[in-house]
Amino acid sequence: MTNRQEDILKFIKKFLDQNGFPPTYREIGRHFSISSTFGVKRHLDALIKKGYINIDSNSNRSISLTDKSLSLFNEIQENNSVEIPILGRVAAGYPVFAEENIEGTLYIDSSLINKGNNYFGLKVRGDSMIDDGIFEGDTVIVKSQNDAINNDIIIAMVDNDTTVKRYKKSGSKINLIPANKNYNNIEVTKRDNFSILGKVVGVYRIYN
Amino acid sequence: MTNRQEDILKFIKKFLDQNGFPPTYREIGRHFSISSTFGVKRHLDALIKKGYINIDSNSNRSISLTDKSLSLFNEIQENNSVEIPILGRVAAGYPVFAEENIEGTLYIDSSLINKGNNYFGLKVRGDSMIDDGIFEGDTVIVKSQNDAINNDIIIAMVDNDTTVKRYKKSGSKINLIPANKNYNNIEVTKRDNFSILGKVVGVYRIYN
DNA sequence: AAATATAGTGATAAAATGTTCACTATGTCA
DNA sequence: TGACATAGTGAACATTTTATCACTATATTT
Repeated sequence: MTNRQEDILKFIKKFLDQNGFPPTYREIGRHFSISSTFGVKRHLDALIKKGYINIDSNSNRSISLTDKSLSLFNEIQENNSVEIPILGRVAAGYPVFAEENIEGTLYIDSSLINKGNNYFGLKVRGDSMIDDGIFEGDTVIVKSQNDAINNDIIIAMVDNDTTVKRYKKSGSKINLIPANKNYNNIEVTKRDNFSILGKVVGVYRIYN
Repeated sequence: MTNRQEDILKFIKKFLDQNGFPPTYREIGRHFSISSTFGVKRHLDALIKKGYINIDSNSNRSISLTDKSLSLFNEIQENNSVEIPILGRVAAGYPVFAEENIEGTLYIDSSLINKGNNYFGLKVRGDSMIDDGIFEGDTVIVKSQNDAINNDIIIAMVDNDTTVKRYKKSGSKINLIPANKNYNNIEVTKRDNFSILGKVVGVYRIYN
């Protein structure tokens, strides 16, 4: 994305926040002193091509921001807190942030997040991580990512169910290690129904 | 607001959620089988008059929802996060919220707090509560209060130092009970240098 | 030096959208 | 019953908006 394109994307975001509907080509052009709608159009075409916006063709005033573009802005609020979705049951093969998965929202301190990444909250089921101080009912704050390094606490999707474990890879063997002596390691080397949803970056517990 | 008007308002809301931009008169009409845009227009005029929507005149596709209308859908999110101070070393005999004690601030979800009470965060030192999942370095979120009931996790001030423990009173004996077998109960019955600063209502942990 | 991507003008065409008209119909309220 | 608000049709029209053209200009890359 070029600087110009980024500026235009930011303007669209701001316009949307302020008005509740997207700007027209002319409104964009006016703001940037681009007299021809064609000049604007080409920027928008570039933004579409790069996946930052969608435009409903044979319609007008129909620019919408994609997830990619929203994560770019990450919705940081002036007050240093950030809204993240709390996910419920996540099904395999489904986009994690699909609306059906979202059970609520949580405001967390923005010190917890790095701009440009997606975060979500997940309620912990089971007691397999109690020795690491992650209890049933706690909400873990997860940075969305598909890989991990040794010793990360991750959210893994195994057999169409999510689980919190510590990640350990040696050679081609991947182990998911619980923090509770009553549980066994899960070895996932030969399974293909395994994926990483994210890395736990925080824990949030509310008493009664 | 008539039923018809309410239906139309709901449709606009849904359309906005799904598309990121508002519908045109014709799109509304199509959905409700109103063939004339004038029929639609009069509903919208009524909704404007009653304060549920705004329409930017000499523009198009510019319906936006007002606060009144958003609150109807229960989507008002004024500020669902609250700023609380993080306290450092708290000295006995000093007001807890004295500026000297404040080390920083933390934004937490407002679901955690009851209006009308004071809350603060406190960084945990030591591992006396690990069996309850409160680890060194965690930040406990504390509701400021001077009393407690059995089994509450409290912040107690003993001998001019703060400590996190579980509260247990039987008869006139007050015990501060750690959640770690390597530590002993603290009995405070006959001490006068003991006070309760608050009750732990939440825990917040950030990994590295 | 030539090719390519980005950025823009000015004009015109085409499509989408909003505005207004006269007219009909139905239920509610006083 | 008469007044009034709500709800709708169908058409004509004006405005807003997007689409596309040929053409210019400036960097960057090959």
